[in-house]
Amino acid sequence: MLSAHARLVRDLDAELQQAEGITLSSYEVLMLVAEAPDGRRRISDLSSATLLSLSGVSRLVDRLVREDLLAKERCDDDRRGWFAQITPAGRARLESARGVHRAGVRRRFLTAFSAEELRQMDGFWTRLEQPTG
Amino acid sequence: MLSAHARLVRDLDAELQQAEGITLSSYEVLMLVAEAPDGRRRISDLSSATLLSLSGVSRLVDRLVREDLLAKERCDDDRRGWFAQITPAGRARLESARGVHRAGVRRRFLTAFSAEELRQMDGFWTRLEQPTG
DNA sequence: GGACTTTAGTTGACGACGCAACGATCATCA
DNA sequence: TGATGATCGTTGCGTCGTCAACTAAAGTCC
Repeated sequence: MLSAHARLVRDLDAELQQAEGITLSSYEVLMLVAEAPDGRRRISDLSSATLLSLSGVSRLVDRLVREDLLAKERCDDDRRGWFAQITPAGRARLESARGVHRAGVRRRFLTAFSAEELRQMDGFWTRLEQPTG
Repeated sequence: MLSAHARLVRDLDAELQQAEGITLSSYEVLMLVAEAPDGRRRISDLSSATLLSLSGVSRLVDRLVREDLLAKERCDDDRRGWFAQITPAGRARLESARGVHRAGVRRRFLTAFSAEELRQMDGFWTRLEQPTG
């Protein structure tokens, strides 16, 4: 039951890791940054947009900076803050990772389920997200 | 989409951790051991029954032994092997953890979805489990 | 302006896990 | 029987993540 999803996530992650050398977390952060205006986003903002803690994002961004996929820029109007800024290398990596990821998702879902079923699953997931106290 | 499940697992895990001091992995292993004949199961067997590597299970079992929830027994007919054996304390902990876990699952699923929807979800999960190459 | 609280991000200590290498045991087969 | 190869479990090392403690910078209220 729950393990199906654990397996799914693990497999998608392994696939990305193998093909592109980045984890699902890295992929998610890169995507969030790339999609943001000016291709940059605050660290704390990334933390609330993901399931990672602030310190987790901090370290993850540092790793991505070390790989030259992101850069850090001081925030002008809030000198405590930092932007994570996508680099050209980051965009390139994201682009090819996106291909791998989408192929994986497509293979697992689009070929196995009908459009109607996918709509249903999506609805279930959305309802699951509502907190229940 | 995927994050709904990540959040779900994380929350269930946190709930168990908070209430019973054991993780979802520990819970799963305790359950597998408790359900097995004679309340014991081989380490490698646990590894194939879960998503954990053999080394992961080895360490996890060691932790549970340290907490007196499991015991290790040499295997008679295969002297490389070990059984993880559930202890009375292990059964007790499992019993109360089961309550917490089931309440969590019930709250998130049974109250939010109809029986028919639960049947559908179960079908989706089962189909997701089929490897797709 | 100055005290107090809140927020952003970093860092140290730690836990959980995987991989690779290892010793020990078992299985196979000449 | 003895060599060869697979399997069981452990362990060293690296990675990724959390929590708690910390610094620096805002924000708030007198």
